[in-house]
Amino acid sequence: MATIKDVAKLANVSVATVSRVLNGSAKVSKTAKDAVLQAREELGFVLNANARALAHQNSEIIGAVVSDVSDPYFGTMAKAIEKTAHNLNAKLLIAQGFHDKQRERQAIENLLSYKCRAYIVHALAMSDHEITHYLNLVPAMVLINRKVTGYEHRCINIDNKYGTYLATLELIKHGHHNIAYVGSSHNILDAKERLAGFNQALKDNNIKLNKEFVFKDEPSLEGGERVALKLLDIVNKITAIVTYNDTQAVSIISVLTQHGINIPNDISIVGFDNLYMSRFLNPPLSTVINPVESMAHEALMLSLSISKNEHYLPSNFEVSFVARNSIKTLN
Amino acid sequence: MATIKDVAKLANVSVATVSRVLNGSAKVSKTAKDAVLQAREELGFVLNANARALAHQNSEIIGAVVSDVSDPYFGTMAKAIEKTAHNLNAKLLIAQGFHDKQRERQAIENLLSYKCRAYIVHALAMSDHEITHYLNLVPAMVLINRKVTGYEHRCINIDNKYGTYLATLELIKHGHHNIAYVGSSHNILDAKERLAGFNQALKDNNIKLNKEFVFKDEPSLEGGERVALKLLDIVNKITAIVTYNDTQAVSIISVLTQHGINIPNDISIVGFDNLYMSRFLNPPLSTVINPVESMAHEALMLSLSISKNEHYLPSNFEVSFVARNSIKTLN
DNA sequence: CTGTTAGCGCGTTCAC
DNA sequence: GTGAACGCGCTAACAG
Repeated sequence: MATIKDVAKLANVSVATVSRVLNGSAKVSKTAKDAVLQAREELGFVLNANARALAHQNSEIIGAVVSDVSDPYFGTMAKAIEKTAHNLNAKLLIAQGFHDKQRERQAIENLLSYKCRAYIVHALAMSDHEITHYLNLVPAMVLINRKVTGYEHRCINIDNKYGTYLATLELIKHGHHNIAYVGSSHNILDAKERLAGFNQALKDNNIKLNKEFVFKDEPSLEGGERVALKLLDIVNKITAIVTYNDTQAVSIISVLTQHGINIPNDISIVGFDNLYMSRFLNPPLSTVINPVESMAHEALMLSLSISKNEHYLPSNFEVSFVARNSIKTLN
Repeated sequence: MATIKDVAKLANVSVATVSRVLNGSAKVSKTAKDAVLQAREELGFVLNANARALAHQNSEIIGAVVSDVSDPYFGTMAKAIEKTAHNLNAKLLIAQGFHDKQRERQAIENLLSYKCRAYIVHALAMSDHEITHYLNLVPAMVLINRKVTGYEHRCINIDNKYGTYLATLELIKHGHHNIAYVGSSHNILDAKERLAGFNQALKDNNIKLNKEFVFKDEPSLEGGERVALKLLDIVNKITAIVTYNDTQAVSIISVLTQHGINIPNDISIVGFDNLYMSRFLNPPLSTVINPVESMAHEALMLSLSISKNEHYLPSNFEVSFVARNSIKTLN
């Protein structure tokens, strides 16, 4: 690989001049400029970002840890982060935590080694204790979908409880009383909050919670599949299902349908997240809109502002409900 | 941020010793080692990857350009690349091309500035001329889903034609003769090959191609949605649809179903890619299995081997057909 | 086993 | 307007 020296030599100028024209950091004579540009072209030269970061003492990398990029939710998040990063001329370094303590730690350490300009971290498996350690170490680190006491201003969250509350309420409004809840088996805040929203909605409407109707499994297609198989046993006792997320809903719909149960005629269902494809499901899924993109954007802006010692106040993330076609009105 | 000097000072050793223990690159006395580890802990120190790369003259970054990480196909690809990278102790730097000439170029240049260890590039909008330029410049660059004459050994592809051939054949075997084809509007090799596979299957079975039955639009949910609306006009003349990819199939199924058309009873449909969720669609989608994961893996291995001047022969990527429930047998 | 030192590629003074 | 030289944080000889 060619270096700045090679360019300088070929252009018959000093490295300083090359640096100046390539960065536009100072006036350079047209002759010199043209020579440099010509040489650069000839060598296919690109400035070494590592060396630049070292000399310049600032990185253009945005580090993000997500659970799994192939998960539509995180894919969308990653895309949103990259979008904002791109506008800031920054690049996206991705690490995956796979909801595993070790992997999450490793992911964070990897990013740290790149001395990123900002850190957006979605890590739910780690202990509060450990994450606090990193939070203290790295001012530019912002958490997404997690709340750590004492660091609330560096945590970006939505109102999960309210989201599921809305979804459950919608079902109740449509006349449903025997509602099953499919939660996440991950022992994380989101899971508790969403379940709480479900319970609250029942309570506010004087519906007794039937513990037999509450399930939990991975918030994945497979998780939904497993739960659906269990759901089959109580399918005659319920008229609706509230799920932890759209992904679970997808496979639950699939399995139930395969077993001759019609959605929404036999069983209504609501999701959470409003994934990109949810409106194209069969039936189109009624769900809670999770503003991932704006969360990702705000998380990055927050992180950046912290580095600059600014006080950035992330906007509020409103969750809302979108009615589509997976709920039947009971008389 | 603490540097290696700070650690050295705190541990009362030289920077060389710190480097040695942190890299395990040479024997160090237990006393020194413990002191270093202790100091590192205290400072929360992490080696600067940029500086390491500079000194070491080799990066641990794998650069990948994909169209859009939020697209399930590319999400899966990214995950697969990261998996292999992780096993090699490397990190994944992602750039998105969004199927745009400019963005693709920019994506590649960005990655180049990081002097990555390997480059996996999915860029279909760029001209052959331009991509060749980069191919010449960067030996470690490998193309995915693209074939450039003279660089075949650096291109990782599947047999697209055969894939769609298989899918179409399956339909024909089930008695379908009036089959629509929904292609990609991108002017790329994949699109041509898949269409060719469709045509070939018809030809081999003495079915005349009805040009009225051939459509093209973006290989996205929206693209499928638009085409589906047009499909409505000829829905009485056809019994089956071959799509460019599963994503299109998803929205086509959705729109047709919303219009009272039953899949597969009224219209059969086959996809391409076998996305993670395709088996959970309603109905479960019969489709062509696209071995993205192994392609991604092999692409990375190939790139790495080229850098080492080795001759790596990527394994063959077999496409195959998976029958699920979106095809009806005609009598 | 350990410390000193010379680069790695680049940005940036500071003289000229 | 330009070049020489130092330093960014780290690794890898080279001495000791």
